[in-house]
Amino acid sequence: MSYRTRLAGELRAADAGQEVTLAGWVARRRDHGGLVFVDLRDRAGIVQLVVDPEQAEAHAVAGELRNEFVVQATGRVTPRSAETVNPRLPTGEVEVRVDRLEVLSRSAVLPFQLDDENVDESLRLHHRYLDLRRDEMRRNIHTRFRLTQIIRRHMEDNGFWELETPILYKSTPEGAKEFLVPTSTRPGQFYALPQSPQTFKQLYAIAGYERYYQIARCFRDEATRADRTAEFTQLDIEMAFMDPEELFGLLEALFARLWSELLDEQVATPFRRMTWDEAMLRYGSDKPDLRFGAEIADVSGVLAGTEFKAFRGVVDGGGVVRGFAVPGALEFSRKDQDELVEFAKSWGGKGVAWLQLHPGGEVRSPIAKFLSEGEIAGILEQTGAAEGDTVFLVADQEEAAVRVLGPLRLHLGERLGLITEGWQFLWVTDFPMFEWLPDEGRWKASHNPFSAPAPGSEQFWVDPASARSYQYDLVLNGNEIGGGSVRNHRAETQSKVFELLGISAERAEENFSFLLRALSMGAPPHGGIAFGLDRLAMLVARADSLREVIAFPKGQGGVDPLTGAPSPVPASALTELGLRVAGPPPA
RNA sequence: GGGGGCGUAGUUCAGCUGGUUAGAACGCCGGCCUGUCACGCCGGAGGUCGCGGGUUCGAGUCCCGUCGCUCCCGCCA
Repeated sequence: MSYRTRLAGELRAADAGQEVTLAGWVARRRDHGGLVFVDLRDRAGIVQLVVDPEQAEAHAVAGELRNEFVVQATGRVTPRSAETVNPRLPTGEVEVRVDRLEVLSRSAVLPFQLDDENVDESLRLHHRYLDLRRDEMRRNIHTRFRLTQIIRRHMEDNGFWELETPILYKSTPEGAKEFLVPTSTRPGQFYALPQSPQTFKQLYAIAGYERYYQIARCFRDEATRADRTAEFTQLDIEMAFMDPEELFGLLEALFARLWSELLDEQVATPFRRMTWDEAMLRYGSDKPDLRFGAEIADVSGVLAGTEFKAFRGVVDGGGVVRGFAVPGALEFSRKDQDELVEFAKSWGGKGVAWLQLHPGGEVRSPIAKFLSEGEIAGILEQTGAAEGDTVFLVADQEEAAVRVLGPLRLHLGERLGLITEGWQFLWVTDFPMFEWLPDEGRWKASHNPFSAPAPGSEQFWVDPASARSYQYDLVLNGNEIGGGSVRNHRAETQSKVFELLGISAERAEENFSFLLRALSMGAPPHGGIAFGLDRLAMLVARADSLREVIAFPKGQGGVDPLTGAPSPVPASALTELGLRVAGPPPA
């Protein structure tokens, strides 16, 4: 005998007259002494139950009901009279006249009200089973389901197989901190949880599983952020005989499909593309937000011979003067300007200069008196400033200038309301292959050590600083939502990368011998990409935190607010693993 | 590892320059109510002001420390 014959939230005018049995939660009870109204909620929505005193037994039960009791009700679907129709409910044209009512489960008084939009997040997470009953969360989690469902269809439509990779991984002390997993089978030895299925997906490609994808759980033992969490999910893709153009096309079609089906919005394809160099020069970021202009221009040339010592000194010292124009900001107070200088300093800059272009062509600026008319005209021209704009300038060594200009551009974009609605997708390509770590005196792979050199950088070891990798990121509205690369498919190339990174032959052998061996036995050209699925879900659900689209998220410090994990374990468990806790126990 | 914000009833918050018995709304409990849908009306209970210390005649309020949550920087091959 099933608990229900219909879903409460599905009932419509056409169902009038039907005898139904419903089961769900009491969303609200309105007791009029005589009539009792109960809003019954199930996964489809809410319908109003009406319990008449003439149904004495049911009426007695109705009087006992409290919020979130689980009940079963039998009755007749009845059209509401014109005055009592509730246009705010999809079921509002009908109600169910109850003649049998049973409590299946009672509920304690709730720690927070489900219709309260503003409850402290840690309390919500502590009682996530309640929080998830809220419409907003149910919508978010359902959106996430639909997202993965569409992804799976699209990937399958394009000949990809959904394949699994191990969760107990080999520890490779590169990159982000890993979660370590001890094992009683081999005390003193450790697995790691995967930061990404990277090596195994390459092995699939090498094995001839030419089109792999996975909705893969990944782990990083790093601090939590609003858009970052210790345990996350990625859409992981790898292809043998991959042509990046084909991959781009496949993904652009996927995003067009997702946006059309989930948001009913059309996305223009193909997406824009930009090299990393251009992104850094024009937007001060490797993930430019293209929802507004304010492109950065280099005005060093204009100022090469300037009398203004602050700029001249920087340019003569090999630095740059760069800036951008934004509409408005003419009315910025002294305090506003000081705040911008502080903002720049917080990003390691020395300061910010500005020129306001007032109506009528008058230029107001604290530095105008140090600049020639020609220099000012040059700055306005290079930054494309128009009447009513303010130009912001930063003078510094190139790297430092970029580090300030990117955040400053975003800050002003938000502050001045320049950011437009819409979805700006962008492929960023040709990343630097290596990055010099001056403190450690070594090269670091700027993306991952498996990325192949870009065409033209095959001899990457000759000048590692200018070598470009065959890497691409997908950026959406200033968020990096995915990244990937063409991989090294020749063992010699891969070995040379390890060598340059200072990964000795022994360590490469120790950590990556399986990959190098695989590459030596008939590895096809291959490559792939991975997308942060949580972040995508967050964007599509228009949520402002990853935790709003993860059913059971971790909090700060990787703590599970619901179960309390991580937690100490009995000494006997440690002994079995050959472990001893040296530091003070975590609580 | 570093910096910022928050912590007062079950919840969300107010609480001024330190000054009687720490308030409101919602929730909860009791009563009344046959057309409500954020039902309404009447009554009631509910507080270690995160915790510890200090200053003061007097601390929710000021100071120091600490814990918890959160945001950001570092970090995120």
